[in-house]
Amino acid sequence: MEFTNLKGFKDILPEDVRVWQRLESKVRSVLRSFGFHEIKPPIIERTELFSRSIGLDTDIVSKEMYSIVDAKGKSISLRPEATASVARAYIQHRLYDKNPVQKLFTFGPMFRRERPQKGRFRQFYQINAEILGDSGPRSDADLIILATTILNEAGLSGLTLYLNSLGCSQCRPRFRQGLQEYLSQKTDVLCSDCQKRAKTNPLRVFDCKVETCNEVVSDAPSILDHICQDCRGHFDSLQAYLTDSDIFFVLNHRLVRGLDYYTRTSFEFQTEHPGAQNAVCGGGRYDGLLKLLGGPDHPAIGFAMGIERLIDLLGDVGKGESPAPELFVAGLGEKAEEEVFGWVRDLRKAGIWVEMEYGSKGLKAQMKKADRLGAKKVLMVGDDELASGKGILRDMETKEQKEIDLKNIVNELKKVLQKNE
RNA sequence: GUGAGUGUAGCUCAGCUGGCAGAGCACUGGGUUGUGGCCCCAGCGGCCGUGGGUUCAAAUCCCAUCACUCACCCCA
Repeated sequence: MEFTNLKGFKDILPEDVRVWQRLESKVRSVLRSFGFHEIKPPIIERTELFSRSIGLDTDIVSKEMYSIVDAKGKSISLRPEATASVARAYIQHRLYDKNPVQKLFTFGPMFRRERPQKGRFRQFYQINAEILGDSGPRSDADLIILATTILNEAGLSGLTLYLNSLGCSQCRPRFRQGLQEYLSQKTDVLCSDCQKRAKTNPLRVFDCKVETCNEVVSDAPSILDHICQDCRGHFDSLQAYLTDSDIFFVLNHRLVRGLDYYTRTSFEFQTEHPGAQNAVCGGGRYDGLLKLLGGPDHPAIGFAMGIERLIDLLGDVGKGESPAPELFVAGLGEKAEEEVFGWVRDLRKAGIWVEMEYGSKGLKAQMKKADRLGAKKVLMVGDDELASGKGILRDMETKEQKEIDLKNIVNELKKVLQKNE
């Protein structure tokens, strides 16, 4: 085959699209009830928007972006995530002037050049929800409740919510330095990746799954013991709201996540499914990002949810019946075929799903086609019927057939089909 | 970027101790001249991923290469 999709890029075929749409409409209705508004930023931005917000040392920026240099020498990139674009739009259009707290969501493809595997693609879809302009723990709680509600409505169960606080610009640097000092004593035990991390981004050593690093980390100081009073109070309140809302969570001081802009609250919904990519939804607070991008010093929090992973976990639960036409009109012979074409056209004007055969085929072949499409009824018309002025209407399920007047046939059919509903 | 596995009909796969390219499903036609599903019969459909090597002979053995899948890293 000469042309196939690129590695890591997938065709979403009609059968899958039905599953997607069902999910999407549920998600949208939950978002509506939480008062979130959709925003659709472009999928390409200046590379620097991403590198500055996500962080130069992150995997995403250092090796996973699809970047090109345009004709004028400017570097632009396909978005690897959505938050930076939403933040940019919030700043650029001064959305905070219209309403000090903006609750926005976006739905669309993201691009990361990684080696694909189960649950991981180079183009993948996310639902992103962001609350911009509020700093209190209630917005944290509300956002997490939103994510929980979406996952529940989608039909997912068995996910675990992991929760952590990464501290703020006051307390995090202090902890970071302490951790760095601790790690520097253990350099010889750490894996080569972590030796680098210990210098550039020590918190990410917590992420490492190499066993020796694990042991080092298990004795390392916990960030939750070192956050400042304000961060502590914020985190405690959040936990209280979640508990009060019957949302179960597990504290995980090793939950760091790969984006630099997170502050304070950090969370992730994980599945226990073996092998598969376990993060279905991840997010956190990013109080410093808007200012970093040249905007006002406003706090914000958001999450990203991976659609493919969600659908994969849903399995058959996400599937439904495929839709079927109300009627198939089978014409036999040149004259009847011409008539049928007009009837079908007029019935569709009335919003009725009708199917027909474009070519000239025998009745058997047309019946087979009607059956395959799942048509509920079939109207058969040939020379005899045209002569007598009576068509034959067959109910495909009961096999019952009756004559139907061809004079004013479109109205006759409308009556029959609408009565059926 | 690293490691492992798999490439045979549109799809799912068998064939792999070298010896004529196979099955089921799907598709087309017939059994039924104008009646679908079930059944029966027939047909269509293959550079056995690609290139090289070994051999009288390669889908089968060897080497290379590409593609896909899974896993690691990291993330949704």
